[in-house]
Amino acid sequence: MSKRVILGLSGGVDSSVAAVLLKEQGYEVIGLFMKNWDEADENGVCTAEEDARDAGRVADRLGIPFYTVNFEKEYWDRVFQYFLGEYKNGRTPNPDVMCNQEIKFNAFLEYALKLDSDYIAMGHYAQVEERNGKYCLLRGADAAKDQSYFLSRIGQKALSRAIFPIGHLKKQEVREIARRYELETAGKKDSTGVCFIGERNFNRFLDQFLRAEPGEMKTVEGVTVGRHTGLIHYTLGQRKGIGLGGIGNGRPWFVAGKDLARNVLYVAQGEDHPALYSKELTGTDMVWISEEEPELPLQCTAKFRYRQQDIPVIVTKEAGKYRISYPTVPVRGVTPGQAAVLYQAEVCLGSCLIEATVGVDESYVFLQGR
RNA sequence: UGGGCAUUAGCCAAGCGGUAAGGCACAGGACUUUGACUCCUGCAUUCACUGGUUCAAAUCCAGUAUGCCCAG
Repeated sequence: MSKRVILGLSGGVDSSVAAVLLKEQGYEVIGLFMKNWDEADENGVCTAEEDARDAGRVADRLGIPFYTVNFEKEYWDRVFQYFLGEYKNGRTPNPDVMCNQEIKFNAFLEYALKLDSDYIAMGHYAQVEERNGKYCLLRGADAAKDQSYFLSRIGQKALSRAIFPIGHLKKQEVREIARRYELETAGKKDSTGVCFIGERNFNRFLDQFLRAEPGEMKTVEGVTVGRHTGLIHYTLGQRKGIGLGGIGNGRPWFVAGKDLARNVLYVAQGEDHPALYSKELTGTDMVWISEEEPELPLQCTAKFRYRQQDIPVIVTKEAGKYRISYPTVPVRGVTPGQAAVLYQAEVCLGSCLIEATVGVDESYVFLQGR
């Protein structure tokens, strides 16, 4: 009796090829399309419908059963509310990290288990490996597409059931397989934007849910240089949308901080401005994928944003809060709300959520008054 | 109402008689399952205005307008 796998079929190439590979490996594969957001984009296009159709076609071609499941309520309650709450607090959340933690590797997993599934599978570029009785999450083999960052907050229960069929492949190889099997998704462009919500004009999207309060824009030196359209529209390290040109030394401006209480946006000029760099951060809500805290202090590497290059860090813990320091490699634009994901070589150890940072130049501490 | 200086794209700015640098901003695209960053491309048939000199003017001359400075 072959093992049953419920695969998240999104209608993209990656999960399509995952289906192919699972079948080749002899699993009983069931395709499940998740519908978690019910709304057309600003052009009136509902990408979800098209994706569902593509997913269904792939399932047909491969001769696997195909169903749709609706997690709109779960997504709204557990991901979207968090997402809005973070913005309200002046932070920049990462909804897709939460989506994996709460939906794909929780709600979806529970659903699959109820259907007597042995495993769940996803088309992520990441790998699972059992080592000494623990399930480890490894980076995807294609460094350019590695998605372990987004999976850094799932635990042993989910990992013990998870299969990432394409995790050992390069994107190019995935596309080749899709072409060989003549899947309609073979040439489909990679999807971007918030998972399930899609590509949007971000500020307009946020404005539908949150009130943007315009206010003063000041340099970190304290000079008022303009107005901002609402603190929720900016993230630390951001360059586009500040609108300052021709003043100062002529170099570009970047968002350096937010003062929520005074509704002030702080900006700094020049990509090397010290106010933009931090050397340490504190984090909360740590999730260790092994579900066992390693011995601290821990030397490892970390990413503070998706696709950021790994940097060497030291992790310590004081009074329940984690401190991640990187004195040798100052990082620009480390932003509260984002996940600080820890790695030891290819193994993803887990992540915490960035709470605050310590700047390279301590005289800019006021930037923490967000 | 004497003198001096300035006026180049949204902003800053090069140019000093040979047919409009550059930067910032902005727009579009690439990259990207957050949001950024980054990268690529585009962006003054025209130099405050009107005349004149010249084969040729943003560049020289005259006048006008506006702004700044020094004297009154």
